[in-house]
Amino acid sequence: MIRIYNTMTRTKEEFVPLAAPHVGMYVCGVTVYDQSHVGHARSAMVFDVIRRYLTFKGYQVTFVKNYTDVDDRIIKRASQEGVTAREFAERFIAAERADMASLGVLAPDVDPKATEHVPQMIELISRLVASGHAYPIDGDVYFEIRRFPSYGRLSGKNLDELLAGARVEVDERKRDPRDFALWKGAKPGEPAWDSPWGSGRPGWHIECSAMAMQYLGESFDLHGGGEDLIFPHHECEIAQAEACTGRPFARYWAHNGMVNMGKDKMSKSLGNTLNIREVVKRHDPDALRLWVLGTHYRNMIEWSEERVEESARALDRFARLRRDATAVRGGAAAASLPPAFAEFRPRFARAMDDDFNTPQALAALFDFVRALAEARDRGPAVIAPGGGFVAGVDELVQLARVLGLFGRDAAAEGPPAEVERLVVARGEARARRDFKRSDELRDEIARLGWLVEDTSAGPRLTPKGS
RNA sequence: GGCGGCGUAGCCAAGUGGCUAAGGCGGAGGUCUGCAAAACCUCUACUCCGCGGUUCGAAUCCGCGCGCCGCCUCCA
Repeated sequence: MIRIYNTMTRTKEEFVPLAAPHVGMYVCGVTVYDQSHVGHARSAMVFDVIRRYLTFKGYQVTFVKNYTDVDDRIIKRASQEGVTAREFAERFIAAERADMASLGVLAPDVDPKATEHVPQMIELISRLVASGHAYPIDGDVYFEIRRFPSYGRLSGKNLDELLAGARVEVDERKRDPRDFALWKGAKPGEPAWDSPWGSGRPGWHIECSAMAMQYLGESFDLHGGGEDLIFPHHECEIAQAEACTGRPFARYWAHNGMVNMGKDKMSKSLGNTLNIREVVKRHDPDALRLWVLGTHYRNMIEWSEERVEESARALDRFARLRRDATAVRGGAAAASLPPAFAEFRPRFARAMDDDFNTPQALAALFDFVRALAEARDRGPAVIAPGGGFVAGVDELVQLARVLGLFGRDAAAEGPPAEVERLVVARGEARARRDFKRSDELRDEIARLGWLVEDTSAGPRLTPKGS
């Protein structure tokens, strides 16, 4: 049984899908007007892991993550560059896809764009106007929050306090300052679509209600996003959708914590972002992922180059095991998992079942690593092809993959012939105890990117940086 | 001002009423090695921001205080 912390109720609840084994999952993607940063990376990895774990548990997950590709900033920046909003947005959609792939984040089943769902949004808005939840003024359409009594429930806000929030510019035409735009009348030169209220474009929140319902139905299981989206974005999504259908929208709401730069949240508006593209140049994506998963997804995490490097070191212990397993794998039929290694899968699952407690799941994996290394050092019987060691490593890797680790196949390609030649030469030097020559050769091999280590079974070659 | 969250070893971070307070990184010692590297073994919080309280029993619940963060505006 999986328990998920539901932002709506502020408690951990048993996860019961509407129509098991199917699970409909929607996560708010990015507004594509800039490069994706580490904060986006965290959110993406967190929900990637949730999706993978649900799949691991046997659910058939339909995972939808949108692109919001029409928005004030997109329009503004596109016009500054003299390109169309569409061209501008497409560029960053492509960049985002590349970033996600580089992080080992699985592609969504559907990744709809707002601009391709305007008719659905217009349909929604029309129904809201018809039912009296929304009202048009001068080509704009606003949602009237007083007509939706539970507005504020998700974010725990009460409407009176919201009114005091004078940081919002008051638009005199609105019936209530807290009402939000569903549709914005077109200004000259802006992308626009025809609608019953004249030419215009959708407001910020409506696209997610429309696309979620389009692909997952009026009610679906899990809705995710960064905790900074709880208000107003998700609050508004709920209002629009539920006012329209009269049915509950998402059943569970999951929100990831922010990434901070020093004490401040990393955000585009503060200008303290670190782009994924930059980070991936310096760090192994798996190290980044291990760093992210080392903290529970709902807690804040502070960016730290050093901590990512630490994660990379921890990863070496997995990598060594995998290479050792590859080395002894042989053609023998895989042995079944020895009882000594059987405890880790249940431990892993127990941790993940409890609101996706990845730090605890990782602790189980590291204990597994220790148990495997110990067995390996204990002797040939375990390591022999068909012995339990290989089966254990396979099990470990399987579990790690549920966290999205080791997605790339690291079945190391052999070293180049030149390196092989040097290793042989070094072995000869060592045999005649010419250690000076031997060390020179090791340095030479290192310059070619390989690490030689002497073991009882002979020299072991490892590509550097893997 | 309102709402929400956090404060656990040198650093990071689980645990949220009761066996010896996970795990990672770092550090110390040991085994192995020509030297290394890697790996393995042992050790590294009598204590969980402070002060009160509830309880047979609290890091875990309650109150107050201190420090920090997020949301209330675009934001993952």
